[in-house]
Amino acid sequence: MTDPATPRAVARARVVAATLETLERSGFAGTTARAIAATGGFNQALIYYHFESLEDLLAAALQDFSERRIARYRVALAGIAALTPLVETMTRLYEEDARSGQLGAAQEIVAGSSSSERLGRRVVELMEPWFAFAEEVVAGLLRGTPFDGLVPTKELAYSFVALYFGVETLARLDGDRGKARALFESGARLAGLIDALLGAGPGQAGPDAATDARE
Amino acid sequence: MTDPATPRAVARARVVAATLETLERSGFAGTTARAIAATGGFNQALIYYHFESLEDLLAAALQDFSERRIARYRVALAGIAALTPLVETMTRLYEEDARSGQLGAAQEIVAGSSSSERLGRRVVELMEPWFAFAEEVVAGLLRGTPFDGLVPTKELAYSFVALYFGVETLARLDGDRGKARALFESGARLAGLIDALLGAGPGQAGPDAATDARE
Amino acid sequence: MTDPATPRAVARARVVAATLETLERSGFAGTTARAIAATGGFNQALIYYHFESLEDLLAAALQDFSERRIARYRVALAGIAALTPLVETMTRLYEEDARSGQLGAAQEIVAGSSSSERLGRRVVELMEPWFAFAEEVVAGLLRGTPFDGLVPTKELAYSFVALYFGVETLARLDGDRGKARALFESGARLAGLIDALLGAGPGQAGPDAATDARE
Amino acid sequence: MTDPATPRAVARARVVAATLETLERSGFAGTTARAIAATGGFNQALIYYHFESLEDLLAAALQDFSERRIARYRVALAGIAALTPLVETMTRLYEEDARSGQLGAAQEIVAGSSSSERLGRRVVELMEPWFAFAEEVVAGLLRGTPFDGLVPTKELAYSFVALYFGVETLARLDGDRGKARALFESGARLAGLIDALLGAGPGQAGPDAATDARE
DNA sequence: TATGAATGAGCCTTCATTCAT
DNA sequence: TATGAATGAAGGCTCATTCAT
Repeated sequence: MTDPATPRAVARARVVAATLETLERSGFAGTTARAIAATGGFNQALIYYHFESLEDLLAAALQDFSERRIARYRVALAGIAALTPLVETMTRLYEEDARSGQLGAAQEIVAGSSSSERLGRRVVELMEPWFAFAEEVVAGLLRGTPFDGLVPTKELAYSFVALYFGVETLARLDGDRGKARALFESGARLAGLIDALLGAGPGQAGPDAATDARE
Repeated sequence: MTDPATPRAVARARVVAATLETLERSGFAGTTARAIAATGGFNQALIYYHFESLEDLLAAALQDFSERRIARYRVALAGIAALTPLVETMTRLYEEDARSGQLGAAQEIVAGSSSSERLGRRVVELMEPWFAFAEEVVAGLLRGTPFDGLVPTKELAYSFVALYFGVETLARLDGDRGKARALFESGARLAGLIDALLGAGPGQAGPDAATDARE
Repeated sequence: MTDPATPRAVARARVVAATLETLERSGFAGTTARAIAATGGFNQALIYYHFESLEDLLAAALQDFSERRIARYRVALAGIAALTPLVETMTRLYEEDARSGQLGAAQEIVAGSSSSERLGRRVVELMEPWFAFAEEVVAGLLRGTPFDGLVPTKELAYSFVALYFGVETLARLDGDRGKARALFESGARLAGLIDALLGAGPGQAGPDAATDARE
Repeated sequence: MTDPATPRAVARARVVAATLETLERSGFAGTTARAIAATGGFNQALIYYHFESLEDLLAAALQDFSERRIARYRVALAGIAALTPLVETMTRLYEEDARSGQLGAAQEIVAGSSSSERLGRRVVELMEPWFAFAEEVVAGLLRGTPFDGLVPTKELAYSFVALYFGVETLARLDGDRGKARALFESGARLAGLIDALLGAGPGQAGPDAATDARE
């Protein structure tokens, strides 16, 4: 959020990147100061030059991921008004996240954060924006349909986030995204069905022309 | 699995129980040999007398939980043919699990299992029966409805398990089951709606007279 | 204080001995867990098996030294009623302490204890008995002399302890006990003078037949 | 020693002052490069710009204190020929030193100097002038009294320095100068007694009009 | 069946110090 | 003159595990 060009910010970013990579490769428990330093090719002590503690760094890494991705999600899903393009776009976003390995990293932090009360609280805070965002999306989708008012927006949003997290956890566990992908495909079919049922010509198919630069 | 009355089995069970309790209270990272021994009031070395390693014990604990609970779920959900009673019963089962703290323990193992490939694989195996069971339930529910064949049973089942896991993780994280409960309530309302839509008089309300003893 | 024959006590004593030796050889700052373990030929972790923390061990070591030596001092000085034998005996005791190196160890702990508030407080407590003992000795010496009541017992006792400590510190610093010994010799001369002045035939020369076993 | 007005000297002095302050506040072990820099509001690296090493800086700090104070002591005690005014003046000097916190700082260096042979040697050198000065004072006091020649000047001087150091250590340890002050008071009473005994009208009360600026 | 004692490996963190600017 | 960035070494402590009893 501060000027990302300052040498300090660059160095911090290097540490954060090494952290995310290590999380993805070695899991929460394997993300030790030594491991991060080895991944990033710098000295352990550098971590403590830029961050107060490992916990602090993990929180910063999650925040970094979260802010970057939520911005991307927001742009990609902007203006989508029907299920079909929503699922399509979500599929693409998921693939991006999965391939980059950073969703896995984030999942590890969330799953491991129960190891420390402080980190746990921080993670809860960092997930808040995702719930809010999911709620916006769900609300936008329901607006104008017969379901509006019938379906509990908040809970639906909560479910989607929980599901997204759960799916990623299971996918990482058996080291195979096949089931997750099958889920998205089924979602797409179901979306088609429902969109057809609603007779709703899908709102403009959604932009997403602008792909996020590097990453 | 072996005769549970043998002194050896009793002792093992004591260790497993201490493990689950420690997991719930202190999380995966806090479940060290020392901590388990302290919880159970026995010596650390006892763990290694009964189990090959900590990992082994954790797997055994998950298996213990899993077998006990899946049996209970199977009985409780037997013969349920409509959404409404299904959600009702699931709500009750979830409350049981949540209150006993053992769902939390199981969640910790699953979430933490990425720390070791071996444990991870074991956990994947132990989750298999849950996927299968969820599939049975979903299939039973769809049978005879217009959706039969339309809805992808396997993926739906997978989703439910993932969701269940995700919800528990988030609930543990912010130390509050409020949102999880709201979810079940919304589920109940939605179930009513769908059941009504299907004109299906709810299949027999489901038994569940036989409650499992203690726990 | 507990039965010193129990294996636990024996092991603890081994750690304490290694600590005193390390203190004497390497000073407070050099008395790290690793260094103690190296001195004693055991594993670092053993320290933490027997003591809560390094600080704890240091306090225990000082206590060990203190209790042992104060008992010895008490026996050796019992019944001494004149300055000359007092100084003589103190000279012998000092030599014992100095040669064993344990006075140096104790001095290091006291001098270093300001590094931690907790340890500092503990050290203050452990020095209390020495002040009390010194007071007894001084009071015993003054009893019946014209100085009784004139000389402030407490302050004199405090001075002697402070002086003893100060002398040891300086002696260790320049790695030479010459000046300390000269001091004791001068003290002996002075004592002779004063005893003569007081016309007091020296109280029985003081026992000290009973030497404490090993050490 | 060099012209104290040169910018370089000013900067050095700043570092030295921060060091003394840190020593007093945080003790020897707490006087790290980081801590000194924080106290002084400058960068850690600055220390190494002005001094070869931390040890060097500590030695310089002790030397700074020592030179400043010994000059002050010399002036204040000049011409004092009786015990009473000596003790009075010493009391005042002690209070100055204690209040400024710098005696505490010096004590910390001396006590901690055993951590390094090099520093230890340097400290021994820096204490030499104090022994010499104490000897002068003692000699001056004995001159012309019946004790002259009887009392071992050197050892008495050594004792006083050791006592001064020991008292300060103990005072810092229990965070209370009460006992130290009581000691000075008792010293004053004793001095009165002895001076009376010697029938010596106290040599001119001693000057000490010129107080050293702030400090 | 169970335990007290012990250990090798590793963790997080801090320290004194350097170096390019 | 001064500093921000970085590092090798080391420190206290904990962990999973073993072994003799």
